[in-house]
Amino acid sequence: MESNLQIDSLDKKILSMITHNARIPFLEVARECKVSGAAIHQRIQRLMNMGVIKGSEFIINPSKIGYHTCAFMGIFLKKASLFDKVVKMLEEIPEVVECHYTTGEYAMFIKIFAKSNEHLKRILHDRLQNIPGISSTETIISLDESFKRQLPIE
Amino acid sequence: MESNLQIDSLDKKILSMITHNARIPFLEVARECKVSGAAIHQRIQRLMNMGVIKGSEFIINPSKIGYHTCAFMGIFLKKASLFDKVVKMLEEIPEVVECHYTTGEYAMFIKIFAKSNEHLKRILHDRLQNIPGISSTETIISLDESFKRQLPIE
DNA sequence: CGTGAAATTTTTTGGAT
DNA sequence: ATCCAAAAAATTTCACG
Repeated sequence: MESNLQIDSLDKKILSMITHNARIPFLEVARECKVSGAAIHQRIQRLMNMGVIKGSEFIINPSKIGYHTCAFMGIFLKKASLFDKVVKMLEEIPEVVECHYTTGEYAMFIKIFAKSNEHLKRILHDRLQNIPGISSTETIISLDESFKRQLPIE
Repeated sequence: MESNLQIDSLDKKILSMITHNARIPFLEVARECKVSGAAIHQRIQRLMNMGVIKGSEFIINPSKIGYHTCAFMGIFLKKASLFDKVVKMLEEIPEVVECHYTTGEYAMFIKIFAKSNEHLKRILHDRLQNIPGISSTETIISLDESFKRQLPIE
């Protein structure tokens, strides 16, 4: 998971282009990088095989599809060893979009979308607090996502 | 930002396909949905114009490009009115990938990647704590991202 | 690894229902 | 809004340097 060395500056240029627009034609990337389309094709294949690229996605505006509430939630566990089981339960809640094992304030930390504050309350009360192993939670509601972007390539 | 009504079930099917693979040929989406490629093309164009789709991206494995530390940070502000200025300063730090205006424990909440814990410490000490307006921060380090996924379409 | 070329497939546009 | 069809462009593969 740590190797970084087999990525050269052409790879970085490719990555920085395709991370900002997954639909950009590889031929356009090729022209910009002054190599053939086949070279780009081949390198992207290699980056996928190496696990550098995990996939691609269209980015949706959550509120446009009815998700008006975004929250982060810190979770306290009864026992740290319950982590794996709790992850499995959280995975069954589709509104939970991100789940981390953390150190600091909380044992776990999740990001969650809900249709409304009322819906969030229901998810919290009906689903999260019924998961055995969770002792308590703290909710941080996002009133506004100021920005969200890709991590810098190099 | 709130309208949801002009999205029908075909749009949802399209969205759920392209959010999981941004490079899927629209013709393949068309075949799966049993409509013409032109219809998919046109609907995706419409979804972009409506702002439902904000863009697309390749997903990178952070550790494969040298980012071994992921953290969340809660920020306390000296005055809530300083929010806009602080956002501008945070935007200048490329390692900060997400920034929220929050209610709950903190006034602001960010997600941040760093090459190492040492690098995170440097960002925190040299950059974040020099931003006027920030009174203090609390760091939550992610030891493991258990999962990360798209929000459910419908 | 890179290239160029060939075959296949997709994207994109315009006119018709 | 959808379709069909045609033109343009991109993807994919492969033999070769």
